[in-house]
This record gives sequence, structure tokens and C-alpha cells, in this order.
Amino acid sequence: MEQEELLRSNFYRYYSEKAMLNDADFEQLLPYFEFKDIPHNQYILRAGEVCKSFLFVEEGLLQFHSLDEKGGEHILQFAPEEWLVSDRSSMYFDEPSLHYIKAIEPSKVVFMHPNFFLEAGKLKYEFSVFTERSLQRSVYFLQRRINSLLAMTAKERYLEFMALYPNLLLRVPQWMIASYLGITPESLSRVRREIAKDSF
Amino acid sequence: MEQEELLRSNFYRYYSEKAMLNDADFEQLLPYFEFKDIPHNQYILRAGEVCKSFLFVEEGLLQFHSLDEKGGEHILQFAPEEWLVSDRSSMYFDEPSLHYIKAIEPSKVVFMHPNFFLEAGKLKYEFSVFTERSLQRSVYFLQRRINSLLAMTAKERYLEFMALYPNLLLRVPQWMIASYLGITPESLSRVRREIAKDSF
DNA sequence: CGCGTGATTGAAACCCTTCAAGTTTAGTGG
DNA sequence: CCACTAAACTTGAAGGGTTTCAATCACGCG
Repeated sequence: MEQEELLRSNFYRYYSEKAMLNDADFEQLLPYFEFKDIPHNQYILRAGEVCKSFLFVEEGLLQFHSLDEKGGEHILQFAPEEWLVSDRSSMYFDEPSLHYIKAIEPSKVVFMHPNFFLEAGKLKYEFSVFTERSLQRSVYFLQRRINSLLAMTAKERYLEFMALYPNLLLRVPQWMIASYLGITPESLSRVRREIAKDSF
Repeated sequence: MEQEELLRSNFYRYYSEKAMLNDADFEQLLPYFEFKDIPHNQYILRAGEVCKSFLFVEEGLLQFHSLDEKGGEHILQFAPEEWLVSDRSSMYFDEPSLHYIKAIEPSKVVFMHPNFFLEAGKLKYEFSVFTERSLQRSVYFLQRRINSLLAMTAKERYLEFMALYPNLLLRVPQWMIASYLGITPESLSRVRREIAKDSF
């Protein structure tokens, strides 16, 4: 890719701001990342494959999901611009993934080789700190989600979703949000009617 | 504590086996950990407090849970012998916890100061690798749990629980397992009857 | 226009909860 | 060792929330 394109990217801006990587660092790291365009509905990872990259979403929107034996799709995570997604455990333990990663908008994605993190950590200590923080934060969000699924009704979970991800409400079809919340599209439709009624 | 007691502990055996720490290393790390006896039903962490330690369960059984506004208890994790538990995000981001940690058996617990991990990592590279692995694994289990809550019925979740934690079945009252599964004790009772019926 | 996808609505079925009994179990003190 | 008690577990009936299936509506696009 063009040097100039890199400098303009969210990817560059994100890691230079958050983790203090500079031009020279990116130069060094060139072997460990690659920009790719992913068309709408294209899979990046399928169950059974071993996940080989961390994905940074430069543009667009990805989803991370599983399929049950009846073919039902269960969305574990949405990843819009500036989000990282991957199947950490498949990658880390070199085991076949149980999950899928798919572009639900035409997307530009940075594929980061696992060594990207190792090498970037060597270049800047701040990078390791930032990476560690990200991992801790993702544990926090996972726990919070479990707590919501254990303790809240569908309506409460939807209200929480609206508060946490207001930007996704506009971009993601309702049936996908329903899948994320663990309910059917029909139920979500009724929940929304309830909420609309409440606000009078 | 006695030197000899340390050498006999699960804590010592665990980290010497898994992370290659030796006697001299433990000597160095003495300022960063402390054994405590926790009686049955005593809290180690309450919502609103900032979590200050990682806990290694030497003996006994801890639970990590939240309370909803109606006083309902929702168990996020059980921690039997040789398990680590803490509120990572409260600790890492120095924020008040939303959770509770309580001994549900008389327990012996090793309180590990956050610097334990920093210092142990300096002493043995294997320790950092092992710690990183543990964190990745815990992300894996959290994701798996979310997937179960999204995709499975109560019965399926209980069968999964039996397969994953057979030893806890004997030690934990059913109403706590129900809380972990996100159902009422009555429902779990009926689920169990169903399963018993199936096996004829 | 006609088609396909997503959203809504209705009715019945299902799963799970709630509340209110019982029953069993484990622990305690006499 | 038994009797008593409290806690845990079970069971039933009624109710609520969600799903399922089918039909309808709304919209964007060739």
C-alpha cells in the first residue's frame, strides 16, 4: 500500500495516539500487517478454521458469531471502525475456531499478524501497556454481558444496548440486534413497541 | 507464615509447576502475597469497594457474583482450589467494583498484590507467558458462557455445566448452580427431573 | 411494477417464573 | 440416639415472557 494511505488511515492514527507508535515504528512493522477490502457478506473466518490474525476495522462493520445445530446465528460481537476483533482463543491455542467473522458492510480491514503485538511491544513499552489494557477491558465487557444475560429482561437488555452502542442502532438491521440480545426479531419488535408506548 | 507451610501449599506447587518459579523466586516475592483464612460466608469484596488483590484459592471455594436491584444474586464464577479470581476491571482501572466475592466454604486464600505479577514476570519469563495464557483462556471461557446463554435452553446449559464442572455438582447447593445458569432453583429441579427421566 | 428483505402483528404453544405448599436433608442440642 | 429446626429441594398451579408460525405491511431496487 501507499505510504500516504497508511498515514491517513484510522489504523495509523489509532495506534500512534493510543500506543505512541511513530512513522519509523510502522516502517518496522510493515511485514506484520496488511490492508484488505472485504465485500459485504464475505467471511473472514469460518468455524473449523484456525484464526491467524487480529483484525482492526479500518472502515465498515464486522460481526463475530456462532451457529447452533439448527442453523441459528448468535452474534457475540459487532466490530465497527477502530475496533479489534479476532478469535483470541483459536489463535492463541492454535485450535479450530467455533466462530465466524463476517463483513456486514463493505469493509476495509487491517489483518495483523500475531507477531505485530510482540514486535510493537519491543518498539514501544506503551504499546504493551495499551494492549494489556485492551484485553482487560474486553474481559470487563464480557463479564458485563454475562451479567446482563443472567439478570435482565429482554427490554432492559435492549435499553442497555441503545445506551452503549447508539451508533449501531442506525447501521445494523433489527434482526441482528435481536440475535445479539439473545431474542427473536419478533420479540425485539414487541419490546420496541413497549418502549415507544412508555415514552408517552 | 512458615517456610515449610509455603512449600507444601497448592499455591507453591501450582506456580512452580506452571510458571517455573523456584524457592529463591518465592523468597523474592514474599512481600507480594499473603495467606488468609476466610470463614464460611465471609465477603472478600463488596460492590462499591475497589478490588486490590488477585485471589488464589488454596483451599475451599469462593464465588464471584452480582446483586440486582431486587436483591437477586447472580453468580458469574465459582472458584475452587487452584483457581484465580478477582475483579480484574475494578483492579486494573481502579474503579469501584460492581461485584462481590464471598467464601461459600471455609477457605484458605492467597491474596496476591498486583505487583506480584509484575515482579514474578521479571524473575521468570515463563511466568509472563503463563499469565498471558491464563488471561486468554479466561476470555475463551467468558465467550463460551455468553454463547451458551444466547444459544442454549436451561437443560442444555445444565448438562454443559455437569460436563465442565462435575466436581462442583457435589459441593455447591443447587440453588447456587441455578443462579449460575440464570434460572430459578425450581426450574433447575424440574430440569433435573427431566434429565433423570431421559436416562431410562 | 414485482420481487426480496426486513419489520410488524396475531394467536397458540412453550419455557420459565412465581408463589405457595410439601418433602427431604443436614445439623444441633437435649 | 432421637427430636427439633432450618435450609435445601421438590412439586403443583397459575401467570408472564418469549418463541413459533403464519400472515401482513413497508421499503428499496432491478
